[in-house]
Amino acid sequence: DIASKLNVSITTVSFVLNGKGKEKKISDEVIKKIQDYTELINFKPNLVAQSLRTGKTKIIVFMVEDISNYFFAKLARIIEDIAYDKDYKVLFCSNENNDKRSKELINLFYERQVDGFIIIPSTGIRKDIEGLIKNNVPVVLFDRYFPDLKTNYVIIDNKDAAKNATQHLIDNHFKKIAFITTDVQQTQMLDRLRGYEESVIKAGLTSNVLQIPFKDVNSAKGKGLMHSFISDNSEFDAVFFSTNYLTQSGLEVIKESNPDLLKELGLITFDDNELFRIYTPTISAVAQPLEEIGKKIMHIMLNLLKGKDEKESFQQIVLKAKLIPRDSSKSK
Amino acid sequence: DIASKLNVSITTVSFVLNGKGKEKKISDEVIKKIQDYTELINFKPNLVAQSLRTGKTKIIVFMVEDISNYFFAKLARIIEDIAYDKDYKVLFCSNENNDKRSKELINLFYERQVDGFIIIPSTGIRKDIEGLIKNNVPVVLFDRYFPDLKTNYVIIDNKDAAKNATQHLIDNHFKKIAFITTDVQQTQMLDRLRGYEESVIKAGLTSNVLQIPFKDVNSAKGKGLMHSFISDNSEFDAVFFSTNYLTQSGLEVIKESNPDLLKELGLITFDDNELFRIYTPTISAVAQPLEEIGKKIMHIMLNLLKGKDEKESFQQIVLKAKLIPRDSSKSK
DNA sequence: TTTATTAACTAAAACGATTTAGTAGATTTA
DNA sequence: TAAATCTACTAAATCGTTTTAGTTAATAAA
Repeated sequence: DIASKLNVSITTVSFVLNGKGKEKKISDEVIKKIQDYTELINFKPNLVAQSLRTGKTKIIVFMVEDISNYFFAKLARIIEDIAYDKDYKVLFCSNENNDKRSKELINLFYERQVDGFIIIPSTGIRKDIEGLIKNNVPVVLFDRYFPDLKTNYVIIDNKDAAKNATQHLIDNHFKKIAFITTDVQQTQMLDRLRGYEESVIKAGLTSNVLQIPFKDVNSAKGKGLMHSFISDNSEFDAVFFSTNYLTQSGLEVIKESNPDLLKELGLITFDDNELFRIYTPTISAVAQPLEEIGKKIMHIMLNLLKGKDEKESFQQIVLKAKLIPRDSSKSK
Repeated sequence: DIASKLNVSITTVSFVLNGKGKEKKISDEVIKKIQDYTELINFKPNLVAQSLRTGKTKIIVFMVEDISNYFFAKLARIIEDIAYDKDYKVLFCSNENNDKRSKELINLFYERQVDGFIIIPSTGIRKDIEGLIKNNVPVVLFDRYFPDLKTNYVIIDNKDAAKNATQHLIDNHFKKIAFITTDVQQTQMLDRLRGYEESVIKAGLTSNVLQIPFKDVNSAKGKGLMHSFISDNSEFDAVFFSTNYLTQSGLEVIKESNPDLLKELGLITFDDNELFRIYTPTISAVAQPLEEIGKKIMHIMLNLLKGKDEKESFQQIVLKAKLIPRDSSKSK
């Protein structure tokens, strides 16, 4: 527009700026003139207008339960770096594992024409995910999925991971192992539970499970439940937490009620945290392969964005988690 | 557009959908007709087009050093919640405290017409911030600022906080207190250093400072520096870490080289972490008032967005941090 | 009865790009 | 020498909204 003050048409300027000068047989002098001038005035195209015309925003949404959770934040960072490298920006948002909020967010970003969605789905948004896919919007789920929905997803083998972790405790001669989890009926949690149970039953031990209602997880009520569970069953010699925020409150509860227990108790948690390495005792954890997860997700996403539309074939990646044994799960 | 298939003009539809029906004297039946139809076909306006026309995107950028850092992630979450409440979305990004990346990000989002910027500035982007302000883009800095630049910012009184924390160690009879920090020449770090020094000198103690080059902070090199600093000066009876990622590696170093030291050493860190509460020993921390910071930032930002343009008056908020004394800083 | 006023709309410009379909003149081919 | 092809451009449509400046018909005022 302003650039057409050098007596060329808007069209010509657009061609040159999009590097189509040669292709469209614009003369070298005109190309040079335009390039020099736009550089001179430090011309920045209006990306909103560009998006309107092209339908592309170069934005990917990354929706998780809570962006301030260590696991999600780390992953966000990995995704962000890969995306920026490919000239995509990432919009992070937290859905609180809440259907209403998830739906709102999806709608909102859909209207805003974002190019793709990376989502940890809450239980009730199957329809919405389906809707996106039907509308040809690239979607990659992770951490959990809908077993009966054809989508791309990246998850870890939760059952296997939980099985191994439990087995590890058993190998270290723990006999009464508790499993503390939430009541959410999602694949990742159910699989972890199943893994624990399989190992425990195989070893001829009893299964001891506490399911904390999701809404109470971070409240006093949740801690209370844990407290009574642990003290009512003081014969436990090991605890396996199914997710990082439970570990958080679990450690707190133990610390408050019986600090010495920490030294004796066998302890493993799902999801690693840098601080576990330097905790006393150092805490054993099932570490999800964050880098790998991030890379896989973005690999799929970038392919979808390129429009390699073999729509029939959805990618469903299952990665292995890695048990990191530290002091907390050693035989005492 | 499609909605004009009910024999009304685009204009009319637009008016109705923007709630200006009454104002523009559109008859009730037409209003009803349009509303019913748009609801029926579940019409979603194209927000990109809307943005193009109005120049507003309803997006705020939140740029920090590293979104996966506990402090930033928590704050991000607070900001996100407030923003969504006011119908703004938040774009998070990490600048790695790197000028080049910061500039790229600012440019990119500026072109994308975001409505406002919340920024932790790296040292060399004074000009860019100034540019934004000149162009009437709402900007709020936080955590640090440029002393000679007229901007809105929200920071904490770092000097005061460091002074109190150091004093707290002194009150607990620690005599040789080390201060471990980075070499970045930014207000927040310099102020913390000054606070430490003031307290130490006032008490007639010596100042012992280790400045780790920013680029080595998370590498083996940084840990090596810390290791030699601590073991070469094994007479230290307390350490004050100037920021959370230093604490991270610092604890690791101590744990690796001399685990028993943890019990004897006085220890305070800048920036709290939920896990410190359940660490052994529980770690004393200078906690920044996250909620308050987030609220202040958004208060300023939302006012700027409303266009209450008293351009002359920049808001410069200094909040107090709170020392949370735990076991690690008790007299031994 | 003519002129203002108002109610109930609408045409068309604008936002800032991309892209299709030309066009005018120069060069090549038949 | 006329027709075909190519070079170097450009006009105008388009994306989906918002908004200004009308228009027409009905009602009120003179």
